[in-house]
Amino acid sequence: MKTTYHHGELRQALIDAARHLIAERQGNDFSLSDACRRAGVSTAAPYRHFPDKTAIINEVVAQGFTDMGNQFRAATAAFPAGAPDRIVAVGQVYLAFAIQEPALFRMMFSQKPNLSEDDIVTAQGRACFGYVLQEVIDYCAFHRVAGDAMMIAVQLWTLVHGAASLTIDGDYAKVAPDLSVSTMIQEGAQKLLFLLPMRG
Amino acid sequence: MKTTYHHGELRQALIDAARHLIAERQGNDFSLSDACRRAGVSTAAPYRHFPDKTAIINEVVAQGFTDMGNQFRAATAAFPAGAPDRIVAVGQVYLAFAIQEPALFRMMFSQKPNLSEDDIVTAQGRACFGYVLQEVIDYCAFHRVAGDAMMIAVQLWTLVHGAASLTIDGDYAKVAPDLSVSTMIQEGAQKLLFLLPMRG
DNA sequence: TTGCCATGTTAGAGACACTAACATAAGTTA
DNA sequence: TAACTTATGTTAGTGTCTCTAACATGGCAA
Repeated sequence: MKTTYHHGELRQALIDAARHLIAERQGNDFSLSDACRRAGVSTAAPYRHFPDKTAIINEVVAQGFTDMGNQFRAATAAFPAGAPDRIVAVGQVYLAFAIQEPALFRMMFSQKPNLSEDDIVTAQGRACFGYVLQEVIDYCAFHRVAGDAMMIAVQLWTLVHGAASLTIDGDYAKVAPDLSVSTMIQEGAQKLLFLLPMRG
Repeated sequence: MKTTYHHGELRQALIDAARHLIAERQGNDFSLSDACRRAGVSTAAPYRHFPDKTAIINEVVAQGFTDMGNQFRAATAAFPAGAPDRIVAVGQVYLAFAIQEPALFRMMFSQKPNLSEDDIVTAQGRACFGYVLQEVIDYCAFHRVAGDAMMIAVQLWTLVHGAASLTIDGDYAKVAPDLSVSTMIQEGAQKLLFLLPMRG
């Protein structure tokens, strides 16, 4: 129904187009004009719905965090509270998300200064980490693991985030092309969770 | 000597200006026009020395890897081969480098597709990781640590890289503002190196 | 029906990367 | 020294981008 003067769903259409273009153009910044072409409107139309391009990116990023959180929930649902499989599942989702939508993943974390001021984005990001933290707290409680759960959660997040970044940016490929990233994470996480004894 | 028609040192002057602007403008892409203004030449002048803007970025990134490698060497020089302090020092340099020049750090690892095809950049990056790997190999040999040195090296790199990224992008600040990043890394690295016994 | 206002449009400003054509300076050779 | 060549600068201009201003359209309410 493009015959009408008014689009009707332009706001969401632009967000969708932006997300599509972000995925398509990888790291290279997408162009708002392209999104307009995709949505079939003029390049001035977005400014009736968003103050500027950054606001659209914020929407896409916030939606990304929502999706990631939902995937966390879906992936952990099968396991009982406190099970180590839940933590593994969260890590796998994190990595898979980065691989599937690398450019979006980068935008979600590698924020420009202006982006970080968006309250919704911040809240969504916090919620995601809160989910990880709760899993680790549960795990530590059930298994009487020594150490600060918060500290362990941050370490796991850091390891998985580093792995996701280095994977999608092709840095492992340059330096250790035969590396199995998921094995590396798995083994590293076990050590961070005190699951491997000191063997040295 | 700006009175002459020919600049004389324009190539290096542009690289320096680019590095300065990358640092100044943080994540936001710097403008080649700005670099020209800084160097006191017209916007067409760079194209006598570089095919395009990406080529200048490549030079800056390669120089960044060289600097990082030199800092590795300087920071480890005080400790004997195989000492754990050497590994700690490398990690500290990595993190400090990211904090000091966050935008450059991002460009060094978070490469655009075209960037990764530059042979010099790839070689410099490989050399940097090679340095880390050698330290871990030495350490494992001296301390008879169980496990694949390559795997441990990758895990340490991943942890420190994740910490550097999450620090400079302000993600820790949003979620765990009181976190001491260096303590977190230190403790995590000990676990990855089998230096902490299983306590659970 | 009439008027309002949300949401489109076209036209254009100002910035950017990059190109084409021209200008100058600095060697190089006769 | 004079003339030719080449390296390295210039100005002018193209096409693209974000965003703004002024105008157009059409749905909705009084």
